[in-house]
Amino acid sequence: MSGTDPTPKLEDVASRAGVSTATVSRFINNPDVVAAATGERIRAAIDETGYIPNLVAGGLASSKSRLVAVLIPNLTNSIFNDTIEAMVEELSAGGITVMLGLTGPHEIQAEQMIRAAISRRADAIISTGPINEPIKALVRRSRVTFLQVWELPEDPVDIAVGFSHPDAGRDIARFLMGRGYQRPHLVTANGSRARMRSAGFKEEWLAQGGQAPSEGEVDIPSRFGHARRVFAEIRRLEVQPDVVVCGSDYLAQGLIVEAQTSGLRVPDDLAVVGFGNTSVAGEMRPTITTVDIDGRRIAREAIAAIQRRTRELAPGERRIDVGFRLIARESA
Amino acid sequence: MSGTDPTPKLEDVASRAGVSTATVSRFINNPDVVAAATGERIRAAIDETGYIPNLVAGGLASSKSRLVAVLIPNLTNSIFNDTIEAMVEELSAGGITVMLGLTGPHEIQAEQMIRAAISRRADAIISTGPINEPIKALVRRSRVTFLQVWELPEDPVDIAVGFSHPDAGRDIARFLMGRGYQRPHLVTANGSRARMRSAGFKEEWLAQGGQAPSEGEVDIPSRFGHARRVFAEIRRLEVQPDVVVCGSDYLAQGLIVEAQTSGLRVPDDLAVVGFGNTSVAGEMRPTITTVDIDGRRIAREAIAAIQRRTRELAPGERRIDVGFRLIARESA
DNA sequence: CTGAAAGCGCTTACAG
DNA sequence: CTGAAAGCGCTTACAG
Repeated sequence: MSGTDPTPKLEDVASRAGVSTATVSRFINNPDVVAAATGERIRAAIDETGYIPNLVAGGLASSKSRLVAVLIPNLTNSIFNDTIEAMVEELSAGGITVMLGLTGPHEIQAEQMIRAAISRRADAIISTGPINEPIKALVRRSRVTFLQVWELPEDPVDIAVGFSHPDAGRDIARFLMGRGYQRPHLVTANGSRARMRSAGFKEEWLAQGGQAPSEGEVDIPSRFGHARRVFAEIRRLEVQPDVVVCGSDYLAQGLIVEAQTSGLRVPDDLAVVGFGNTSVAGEMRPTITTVDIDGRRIAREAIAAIQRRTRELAPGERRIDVGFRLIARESA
Repeated sequence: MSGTDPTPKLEDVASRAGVSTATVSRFINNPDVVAAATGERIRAAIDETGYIPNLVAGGLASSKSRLVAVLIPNLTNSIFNDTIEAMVEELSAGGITVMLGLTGPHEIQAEQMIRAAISRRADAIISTGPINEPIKALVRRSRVTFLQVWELPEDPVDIAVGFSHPDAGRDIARFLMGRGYQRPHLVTANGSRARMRSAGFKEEWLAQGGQAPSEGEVDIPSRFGHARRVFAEIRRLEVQPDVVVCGSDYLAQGLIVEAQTSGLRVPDDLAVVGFGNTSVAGEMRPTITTVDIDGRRIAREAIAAIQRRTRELAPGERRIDVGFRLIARESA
């Protein structure tokens, strides 16, 4: 191993093992098809040369990239982080490279990121954000496997793995009504999913005979830092709410801090509901009542769907509903 | 544009524009070198065919991947998230694809991720975690540009962009002593950088005539959720500290919540210092005294260093110190 | 179970 | 400013 050796290639391994490059390639990608003794010699040659396969060349030849693009709005304060983390872990464990695209809160960079993924001939694109028409057209034209995750549109561009946001909103409404709350305040982020949840909430709340809730808006994503302004706005309301429904556990946490700082007790003076069941929800004082989304399950279903495509198996459902689960804790 | 067209190739664009593939390639990668009129025809042909370059083929031919691997321990509760977000944004803006590797808290997957990056012939690997000997050897052998970020070892594997953790610890010690605190409690995560900061803190604290601080340990990363146990341990101490020094703003935030829940006032009864100046530090009640690291600057310096390599410019420093800044807020 | 050879879709000296 | 052609490092029918 002299310091100036060029990077070893398949050919170097092959000649060292006394076989053709085809056989080495087979051994690497499909060891069973190679005779055991030959395989041993190849393994030794790989170790001796320190060979690391060139997946760029391999990808070009096989037209399989083993690359999956994951598109997320942002890394900080993101309610998807558990899902993303699970996704990246499971993909990596399967030998798949994850290409990360940050699309910005309103998906500004989404199209550029999708083009980049297509340029690299990604096996699939997993998107956590909403999709507009130009993007749909681009995706369809490229025929890339496209996963919309964390939502469940009527007619997915390709495949969707998620849950019904309106239903989640309705569940929260029923839960709060069941607990006897009467004056909810809805804090809705300016994104389509948050709006769907709020719409579901209101529909159910009114259907159950509740008074119309008061409402506030925040910029997406629903962050801890929004709490000061939101709480100040709530205090100025004519009718003080008895519970605040938030778009994330982070905002809920912030409101708890604000309420307590003002001398209010949570939940007695003001209750708070979060969303996402991020780790902080179970760790805050008081612990936060929230809606749990099984991020690992979303990750697994997404990966299974991708593999059905890659391995040309029978297609599964186009809409995979992983559901959600309301977790009652101390804050409401 | 009939629905069954195969994906257009460079050749399709070339024949449509009446030029060779070489000229189209030049136009795409280096437009200035192509005559304006020819360029116009090529642009039109690209639009008409909906051509998206195949970067896999391009990368193989040019042996430039325009791919950078970013290795981080975890996505949630990560103090690096601002740095990573900045890094991904700036790299993407420069047309570079980011490959994301999750290495786990103790860098368990780091070697596998580095192999994956080398397999894709990444132009550079940016690592936010500590590096062991096998990894050093692997990196050196592959001759990939390797950036260690958020730390500043004496002898970097290749290039380091970060700051001195011992110095940061010393600064915190001086600051707290200046404010008149007398009984600090150090909560150190079981990672090398946290230990360096704590060592720096203790050295300076003792040098300034302080009594030996009490200490606790947490699993890396320093998370919000550690606060309950840490606070309980503090309460059992013979000598109650007057300030707790944490490895992250998240843990500091958790301790504030715990202290307040126990009826202690922060900072009067117990002060708290965080680390990282994540967004929550300025938004918490009370706001958190912490150490700011300029994540964007780290990102910019890292990218500049990569480009010096890629474009074969004169090499810059091997150790780039971006410093840090203690921010005094309400919590200490 | 293995090899010879074509081909994946680009880039880039080289020549003009 | 542009083209013909070799080559990047693999994979994979095809044949044996």
